[in-house]
Amino acid sequence: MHTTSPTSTLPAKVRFGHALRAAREMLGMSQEELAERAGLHRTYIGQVERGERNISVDSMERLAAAVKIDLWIMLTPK
Amino acid sequence: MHTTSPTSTLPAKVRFGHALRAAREMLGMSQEELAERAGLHRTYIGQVERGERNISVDSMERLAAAVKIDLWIMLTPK
DNA sequence: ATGTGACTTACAGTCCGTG
DNA sequence: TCACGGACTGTAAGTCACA
Repeated sequence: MHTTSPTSTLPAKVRFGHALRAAREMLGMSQEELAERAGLHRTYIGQVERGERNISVDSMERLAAAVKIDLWIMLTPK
Repeated sequence: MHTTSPTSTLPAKVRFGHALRAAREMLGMSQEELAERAGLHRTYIGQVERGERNISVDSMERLAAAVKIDLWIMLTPK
């Protein structure tokens, strides 16, 4: 059945959200910790991870830095 | 010695702006034309190309689509 | 054909809480 | 620890007049 791979890429904000959550969990960080590191609000992180927010480049960049992954990598479609 | 390679990457919005302008010019398009294609305002495109605006993911995605380049590629540091 | 400053309105981003 | 909501505040979106 070949699980998934719907080449029809998901919206960038969704891909970013997934990558962010994955990276954060890999680092064993809580949303609150990440929020603090990135200088953003706790609740906002959650919404971004769920792909619910139309985040700005600057914020993406700060979050990417906080999880130590280059932004462009976080947006690369799997 | 390994000179240069100013890994000290410019802000993402600046990289995006440069990539957008390069792509647009490569396609021989005017800002006005691109604006029409992307459904955005002419002056806004200019501001984005100059890295003056903290653009959102959604807008970046639309612009990337208008110049037919994947967003993540446009953000890849040279 | 583009740059720029100024402007209004829509929504990014905060902060309080609850389960 | 996180999802989710409502009410707020700040700033991006989107437009314009003019250089």
